[in-house]
Amino acid sequence: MDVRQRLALNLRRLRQARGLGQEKFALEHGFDRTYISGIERGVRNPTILVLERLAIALEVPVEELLKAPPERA
Amino acid sequence: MDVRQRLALNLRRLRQARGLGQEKFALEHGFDRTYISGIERGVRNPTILVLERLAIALEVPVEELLKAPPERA
DNA sequence: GGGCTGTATCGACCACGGACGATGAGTCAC
DNA sequence: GTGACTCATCGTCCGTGGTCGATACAGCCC
Repeated sequence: MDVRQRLALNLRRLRQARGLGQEKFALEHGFDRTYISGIERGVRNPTILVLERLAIALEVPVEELLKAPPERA
Repeated sequence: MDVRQRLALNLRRLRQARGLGQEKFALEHGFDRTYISGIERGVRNPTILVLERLAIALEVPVEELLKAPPERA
């Protein structure tokens, strides 16, 4: 599984765990909704500065976003 | 310290630990020498796919590149 | 039915990521 | 001195990252 897939799953999991939809999450943290959608589909290739902004938004360390996500079907 | 600085220090440390110069490292792993130089100076903002390629080149997990580097003066 | 929320997906735009060449400075050994 | 090696830095170029608007399609509730 490549980095984008891991980021996709982690972002979706952590965002949903905070009870936020893509649009609300994007709006609150200064991203574009279509961009968040693209990341969660694994089709986007964000830079590490975006990665850091995501980590701050989710209040997790940056590494957390890149780890192999917990086994979930 | 922002992500780029942490990446810069980790890349330089790990690359040197492998006894490689910037140019040799770049050449062997399909990067441009000036690009590696830019990353190690913290002025570049690579994408996560590049991050993954760097991790593979250095044979470390991706998270390793983003961690706060060991205290070194 | 019509309204909402959440997501996916498209086209277009501009700024920047990433590759390349050339130059220069520093340290070595000769 | 000249050479070899390592690194920093510049300018240029193309592709894509990142933003925006619009559309579409579910599910749910009125």
